[in-house]
Amino acid sequence: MKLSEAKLQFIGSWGAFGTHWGINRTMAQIHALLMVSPDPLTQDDVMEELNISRGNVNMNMRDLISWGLVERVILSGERREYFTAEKDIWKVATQIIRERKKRELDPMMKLLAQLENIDGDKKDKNVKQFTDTVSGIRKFGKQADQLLDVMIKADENWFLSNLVKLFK
Amino acid sequence: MKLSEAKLQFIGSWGAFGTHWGINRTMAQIHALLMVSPDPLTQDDVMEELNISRGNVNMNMRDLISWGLVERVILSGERREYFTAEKDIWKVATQIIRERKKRELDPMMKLLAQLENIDGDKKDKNVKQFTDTVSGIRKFGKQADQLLDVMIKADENWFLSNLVKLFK
DNA sequence: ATTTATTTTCAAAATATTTTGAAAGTTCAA
DNA sequence: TTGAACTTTCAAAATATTTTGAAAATAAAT
Repeated sequence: MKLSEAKLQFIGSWGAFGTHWGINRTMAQIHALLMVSPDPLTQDDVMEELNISRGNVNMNMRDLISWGLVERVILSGERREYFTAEKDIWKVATQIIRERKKRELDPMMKLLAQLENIDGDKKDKNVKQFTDTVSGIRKFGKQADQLLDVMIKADENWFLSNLVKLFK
Repeated sequence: MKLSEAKLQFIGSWGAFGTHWGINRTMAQIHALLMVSPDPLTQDDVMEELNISRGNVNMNMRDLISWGLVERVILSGERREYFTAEKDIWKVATQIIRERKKRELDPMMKLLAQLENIDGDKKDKNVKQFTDTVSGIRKFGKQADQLLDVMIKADENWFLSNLVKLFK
């Protein structure tokens, strides 16, 4: 397979993959393109490679930056801004975990904490099922939270070698 | 807080949460409602509680069933079908992992395997960056795959107690 | 067999999200 | 300053997704 063809396939399916993860297609495609590009790209490069408008590139690039997955780069002597993506997939993954934890898990846990104490007869099966469900999710969420914290702080080798030891 | 109010909040935020995970809002809301309902519900019950149409309930319920999160229940002597959700959150989580792995991770890994061998000079930095990125993702994906397999097969206590040992 | 209760389907309508592109904003060199 | 190069914004248009509801299908009761 030729590079150009492989690249297209990679970008396309990374984009499709992204939609399953709450990331929009274009954002994931830009990310994919930057990950396989050895050198930083300009907005115009991205526009041309992906056939999308300037505004679209600009907005999604900004999102990628806010996710900590892409950085602006100033090449000396160049007027234009360049963009580059983190290429170490472990760092990419931990960064995504970090952000999603902050944006989704933490707020959900906070809400659940409030929902655990409700008025009413603890013997009423409706009340009981509700509190059981909420506290079950909270307990699970706390464990997940801890595991994710460890992952975020760990470095890849330490983490994986420990897992292998544990699960073999 | 009253049960009815807490229930509404829970359903609402579980729905919002779902959208971040590639699940549509209504599907997540129906799931939430069934998780906090001690007894099975009919489609009409769900229509009424969530104020959504019959078709909508029917389609999303079918999706939930295909995800293995909801089951049809026949109550003896009753004509109508009832629906009930798995309430053990560990089972819910492993079931979701199982399905997402099958629907998303496995196909992605399959594609990446095909993209790893591309024609062209291995010394070309474009070629090199592409293959490095793809193989990095594959390696990471394989590890994730193994971890998820262990989780799916493990029971909660075994898994969590091992993790605690490992990370404390 | 016919009626009645219930479930399923799916085209059209409603809603939500994404994308465009041109205008406004910014930065920097001359 | 001025103006050219470049970036950002955002309302409107395009697309995609979700929801509705009534008709068709199915299943059970009479």
